[in-house]
Amino acid sequence: MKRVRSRKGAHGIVDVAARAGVSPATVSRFYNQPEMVTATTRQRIEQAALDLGYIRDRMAGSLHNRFTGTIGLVVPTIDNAIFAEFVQSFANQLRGQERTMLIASHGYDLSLEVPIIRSLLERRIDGVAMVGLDHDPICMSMLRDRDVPVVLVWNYREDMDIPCIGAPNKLAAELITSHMIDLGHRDICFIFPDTEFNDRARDRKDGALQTMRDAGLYTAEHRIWNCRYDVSEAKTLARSILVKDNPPTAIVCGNDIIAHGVLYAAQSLGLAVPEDLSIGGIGDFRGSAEMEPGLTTVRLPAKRIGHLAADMIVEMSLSGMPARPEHHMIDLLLIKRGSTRRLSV
Amino acid sequence: MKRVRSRKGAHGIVDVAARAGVSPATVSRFYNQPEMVTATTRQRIEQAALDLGYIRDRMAGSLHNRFTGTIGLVVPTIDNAIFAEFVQSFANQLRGQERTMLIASHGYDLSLEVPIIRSLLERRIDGVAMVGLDHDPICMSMLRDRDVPVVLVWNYREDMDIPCIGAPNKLAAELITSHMIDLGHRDICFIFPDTEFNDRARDRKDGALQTMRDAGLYTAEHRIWNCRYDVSEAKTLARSILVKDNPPTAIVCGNDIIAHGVLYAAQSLGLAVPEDLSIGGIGDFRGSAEMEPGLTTVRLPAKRIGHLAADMIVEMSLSGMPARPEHHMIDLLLIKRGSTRRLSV
DNA sequence: AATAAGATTGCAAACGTTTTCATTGATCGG
DNA sequence: CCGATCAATGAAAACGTTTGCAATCTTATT
Repeated sequence: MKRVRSRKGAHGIVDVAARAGVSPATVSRFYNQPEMVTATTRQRIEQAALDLGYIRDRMAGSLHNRFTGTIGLVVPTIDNAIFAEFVQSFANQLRGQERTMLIASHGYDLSLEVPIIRSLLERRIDGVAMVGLDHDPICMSMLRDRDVPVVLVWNYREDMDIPCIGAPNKLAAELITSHMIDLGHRDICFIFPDTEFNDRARDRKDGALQTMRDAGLYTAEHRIWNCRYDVSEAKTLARSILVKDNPPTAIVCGNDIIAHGVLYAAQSLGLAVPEDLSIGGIGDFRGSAEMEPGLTTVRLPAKRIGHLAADMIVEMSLSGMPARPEHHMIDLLLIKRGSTRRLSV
Repeated sequence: MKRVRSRKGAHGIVDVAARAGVSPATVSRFYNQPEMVTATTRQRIEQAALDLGYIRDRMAGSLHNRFTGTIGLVVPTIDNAIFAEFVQSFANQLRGQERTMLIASHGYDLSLEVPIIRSLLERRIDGVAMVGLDHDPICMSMLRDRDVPVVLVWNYREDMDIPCIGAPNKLAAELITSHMIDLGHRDICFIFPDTEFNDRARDRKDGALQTMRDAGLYTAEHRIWNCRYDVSEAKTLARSILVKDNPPTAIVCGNDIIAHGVLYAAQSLGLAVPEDLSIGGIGDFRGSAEMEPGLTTVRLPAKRIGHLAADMIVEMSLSGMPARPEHHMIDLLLIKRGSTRRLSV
C-alpha cells in the first residue's frame, strides 16, 4: 500500500527551533513548562511557531511522556436524550482543560465493551469514564493492567472499589414511587428498560418494587413491563396497557423517555392526564418540563455529573488511581409537575 | 512535574516478538498486513499477544505511517436531539471500520472552531467531518495545509469545493412552507434559530420566506422570530405570539425542537392543534412522530448522512482529498401528520 | 538436480517529540 | 574580583512502532 497522505507544509518542532534559533528541547519546554524559558526566547519561539503554522504532535509526545490529552467516554447510547446533557457537559469541561474526548457507545450490548475499551487503549487514552457500575471484568483488568484511571458515572454505590459519581438509582425510583403512593394510588403500573445489562435500570426497578412492598402493596405480574429507551415503543406498549379493562391509575416509568411515550399514548386514547392517569418518570430530561402537562419526575443532575466526572478523571490522570476511591453522591430531587395528582375517590 | 503513571505490566511489540520467536517487524506486519505472514507464524504471534495481553500503540504507529485511526467530528451541539441520530450512526459506522471518533462541539460559537480544529489536529486525526458549509477560513487552511480530508455534512450546495453530504436546507423549508400554503394558510408565522453563524438555519429561513414571496404572500416583520434550539424558549416565545390579537393560523418552525415547544405552548393555552393552529417542523426528530398530534415535518435522514459521511471520510483518509469533490444530496421527504390541516374558512 | 522466481522474514533507520544530564551564562555574596 | 550558586539552554538518548531493503527460505521450472 502506497503512502498517499503527504506532510506537505507541515513543520515539526525542529523547524520551529531552527527558525527561532534555539534547540528543539527549548521549544518543547516552551509548550510544556513555559515558565522555564525566558520571556525573550518565549517570544521568539511563539513568533516562529506562528510563522510556520506549527501544530504540535501530541501523539508523538505521548510516546515519551504517556499523556495524550485524550479521555475516553463510554456510554450506552448517544442517540437519546438520556446522556446528551451529560456528554455535553463532560466534553465542555474537558475542553477547558485542554483535553478532548474519544467517545464510544455500545447500545446496551455489553459484549461490545471489551473491543471498545481495547480500541480506546490502543489510542492511549489518559483515562476513561464509563456509564454504570457493572462491566466486563476483562475490561476492568485491561484498564488496571495499564494503570488507566477509571471513573464510573450515573449510578452510585457506597462500596465500589472504583470511584463513582452518580445518584443511587434505587432511591430515584423510591422517590417517584412513594410519591405515587402518597397521592393515593394503589394500582400502579411499572415500565422499565430491560435490566439484564443495565445496572441503573435494575436498581430503579428494585427500588420501585421494594417501595411497593414496604408500603404493603402488591404488584401484580401484569403491572410490570419491559420497554426500550424509545418513545415509540413506549407509546405502543402503554396504549396496549391502557386499553385493557381495569387500567392502572398511575404509571411509573424507568426514565423520562418512556414517560413521554406513555403520556402520548394516554393523549392518543383521549385519556386526560393527570385526571385519568398519573405518570411519573425519572431523569428530568430536556422537554419534560415543557410538555403539557409537565412531567413529574426525579431530577438526576446530568450536567453536574459530567462536570465532576471530567474534573475527576483529569485529576486522576495526573496523580494516578487513588488507593481509596473517592465517590460523589449526587442529590436527587423529586420534581412535581402536572402529570401526577391525588387519586380522586 | 514527576511522572506518575507507570507502564506496569504493559508489554510492547518487541516483547510479543520475543515470545513468538520472530522479529518485531513480523509482528507489526501481522497487524497491518496479516496476509503477508504465514499461517503458522500468525498463530504463534496471536498466542504470544494473547499471553502477554498486548495492546498495540496506534499512536506510536501513527508517528511513522500518519494514520491514527481517529476521525474528528465537529458538531454545534450534542446536547440536543438535532444531531443525536447523526452522531450515533457516524460513530457506529466508524466502529465497523476500526476507527474511533474524536468529537467536539462549539455550541454555535464559531470562534471556537479554530481552537477545536487545532486540538483535533494536534491529535493527528485522519480526517474530519463538520456540520455546515460555512467555516472559519483559518480552520480550512489549517486542514488543507496538513492534507487532512474534510467532509461537510447536513447542508448541501452544488458548487462547494469540499465534499458535502446533506440536504438542501432551503428546499426543506420550501417543502413545509408550501405545504402550509397549499392548505390554505395565509397568515403564517416563522420561528427560526439565529442565522448568523448557522448556514442551515439561514438557508431554511431564506427558503421559507422566498416561498412566501413566490406565492405572492406578504410576510410581516412581526411574523418572523428568532429562537434558540430549546423547547423551553420556543414554548415561551410561542405563547407570547399566540396570546396576542390576530394570532397566525400556522407556524413554521426552523426545526422540530422549536416545533415541539410551539405545540406545547398551544396546548398550554387550550388551543387545539391542528384545529386552531397548524404547526410544521423540519427534521423529523425522535418523538416528533409520537407526540399528539404527530408533527408534520420534513424528514432529513440523519442516519444516512452519518453513515455516508463516515464511509466517505474513511475512504478519503486512505486515498486523499479528491481533486473534484464528490457530493451526496440526500432526499427530503415531507411527512404529513396530525399537526397541520386545511384552514377552515 | 540446478536455478530462477517468489514468498517470508529480519535488520535497522526512521517518525516527532520529551527528558535527563551536562554545559553555559548570569547573578551574588564576600 | 573570584568562586559558588542558580537559571536557562543544548545534546542526545529514549518512546514503540513501521517499512525499505536485504537476506533467507520455498516452490516451480527446466
